[in-house]
Amino acid sequence: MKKKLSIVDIATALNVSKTTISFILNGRAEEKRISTELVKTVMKYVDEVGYKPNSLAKSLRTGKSNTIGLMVEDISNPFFASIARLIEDRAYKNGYRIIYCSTDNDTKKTQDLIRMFRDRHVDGYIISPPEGIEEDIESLMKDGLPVVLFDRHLPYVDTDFVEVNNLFSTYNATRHLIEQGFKKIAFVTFTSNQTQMLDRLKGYRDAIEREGLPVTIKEIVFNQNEELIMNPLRDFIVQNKGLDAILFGTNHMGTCGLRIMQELGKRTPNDIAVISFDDYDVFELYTPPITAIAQPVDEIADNVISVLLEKLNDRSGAIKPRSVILKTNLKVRKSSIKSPKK
Amino acid sequence: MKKKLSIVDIATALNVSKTTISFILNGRAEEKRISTELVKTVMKYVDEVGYKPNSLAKSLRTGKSNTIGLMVEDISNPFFASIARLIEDRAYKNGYRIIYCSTDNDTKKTQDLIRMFRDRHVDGYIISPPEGIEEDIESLMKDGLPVVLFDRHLPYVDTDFVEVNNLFSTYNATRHLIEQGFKKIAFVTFTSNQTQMLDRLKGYRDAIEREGLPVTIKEIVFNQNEELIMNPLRDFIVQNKGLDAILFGTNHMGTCGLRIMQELGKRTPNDIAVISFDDYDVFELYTPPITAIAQPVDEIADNVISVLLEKLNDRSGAIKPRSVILKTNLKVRKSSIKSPKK
DNA sequence: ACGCACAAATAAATCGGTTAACCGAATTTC
DNA sequence: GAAATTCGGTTAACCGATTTATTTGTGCGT
Repeated sequence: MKKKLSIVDIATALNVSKTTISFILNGRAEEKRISTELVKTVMKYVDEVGYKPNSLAKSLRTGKSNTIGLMVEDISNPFFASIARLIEDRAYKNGYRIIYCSTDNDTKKTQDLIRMFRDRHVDGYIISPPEGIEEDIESLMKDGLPVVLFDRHLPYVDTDFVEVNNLFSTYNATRHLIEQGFKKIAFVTFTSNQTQMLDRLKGYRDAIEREGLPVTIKEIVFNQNEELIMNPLRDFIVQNKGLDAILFGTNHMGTCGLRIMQELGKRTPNDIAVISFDDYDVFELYTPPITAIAQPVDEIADNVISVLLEKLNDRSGAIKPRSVILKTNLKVRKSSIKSPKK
Repeated sequence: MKKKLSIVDIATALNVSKTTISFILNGRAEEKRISTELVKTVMKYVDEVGYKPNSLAKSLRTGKSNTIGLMVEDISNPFFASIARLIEDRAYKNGYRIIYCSTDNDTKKTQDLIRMFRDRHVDGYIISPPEGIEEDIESLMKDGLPVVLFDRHLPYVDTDFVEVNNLFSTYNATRHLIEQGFKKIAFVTFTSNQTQMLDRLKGYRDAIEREGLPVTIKEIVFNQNEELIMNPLRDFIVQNKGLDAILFGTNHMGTCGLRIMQELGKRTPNDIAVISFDDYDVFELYTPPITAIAQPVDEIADNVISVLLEKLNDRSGAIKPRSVILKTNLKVRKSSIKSPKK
């Protein structure tokens, strides 16, 4: 087990002070008027022996860690997974590493994780925040740490965030269903007070009320155990005889919905039309393909990372928080198109 | 921005040496015979002011970081995402944090990431290794760092790994197709020399040859751009007229396959029967549902983390590397069941 | 020959912890 | 009664970097 070289090893080997080595390695040679000759010698040697500064020591001294903490709701959800992936890529290209974790929308766990991130001196935070985390976020901001929220925001915390126009998205999707001639349209979602979910709910409600149609909402408490989602959902569908169409509030909900429909032998769109928030493979490949409200994951990731980088590069902290609201794309597929025969 | 407290602040506030504080905080009070009284005072104060030791400084001194580096092929792939999620959970419960990243099966990127992990002094490595990474892994091991590979292994590197019985899995799946009466069965996969892919290929080939049926293999070079996967795949399916059934080597390949089938209007199983490696939502919800070789993700994650923890807790490094080979579960669904009418 | 500016490099402090070595008085051990 | 041990801690070195302050040597003008 060869031990790692330290800056002192380099210094003694070259018979130079470690200060000099440090200056050279940090590109401050000119500023510090170190002779070109010496710079060359040092660089050559460092390269030869493959010396890499110990980043822990570096971080300890400088207070920077070149690490970004990424907290998503659930990394195994394809929506979050793909965003995480894109953010990772962009961060990596900019010299930052990612430490990630899933919050499970659990306030306590999230607080715990924030503490751990602080502990690790991460330079910036990217979070899809659960409810009840306001104070913790504010505390981060008060300490001058850059925070970017995404997918949702905290209405009473003035920080940067990136999300989509949820209100219009479900409004628009609901209008689409109405225009297709569906009459009894339900909105099925998870019980949540998160901004994105409230907006999605409101968008649906507004569209329905505008036409004087019956508002039909089913809220299901989130649970890791999928049975506890499927059961109430099944009951709901079975009991609502006149149901025409369902708009699902998230991809997870939509997937469960499809499972139930299949189980009950209900066909879409003839028995019940379906639209789900978030697009992904399942919806595209389903028979018939499922209409979905596609979020621009690339754009979301791009915006999140560029807002964060901007804040990281601005030492003053004087930039005002920005809200980026992106557009979704309603991918109309067969599942929401009324067949003529009815 | 209140500055963080350091151990010195605590020490001076209580008029005690910082060493004492350190001993108490590390549970070595008894061993170091520190009076219960003082311990109480210190603990109370620490709790009151919410002091948290700087883990960077701690790591710098001790060489431990309580962090595990997790490198998966692609975190946006549901198979890897769910394993990552489970590993994260288990690690978290054992006091470890995860730094993760995607290798993209890119040797250079992976080397880079390993370097970064080393830099960060991660305590252990969990890797689904790309090809050509043997030396880097060996170098880690030589330096006494615990490494656990999963999903595949490196035949000439003697380290712990966790994977499934790939050979038998495709053999078994192919047998299933044969028993159903399919005659011209193709195996479609990514070009790769990774052990799991070679085994999957061999399992197929052995089953086919045993029956004297025609071996039909299509290898496609992996590419981020899905068009470059779809195109050769489409050509292959169009050109092989007599094709009865296809066994896809990975979930990604399988998904692309379904897309093509849909595009070409081919129905499964009547036109072409289908089985894919890896199970997930898409296969379960597809019409008709797709037979899949389900990997036991929970078990994989469990084994990976417990093997790693064991190595982390054993200072001697004397434990011999272990190979854990888990069983898959062939979930037989309609897509591979010969309809009687033919 | 004196003082000064500047080039080139270094010593020492620092970040926030851990830990081996030690200290002086009181108490045991043999 | 001398040596060893216990008690309740403290001192100071160290981990591997960065950074501030300081030193040394040289050329130059007068």
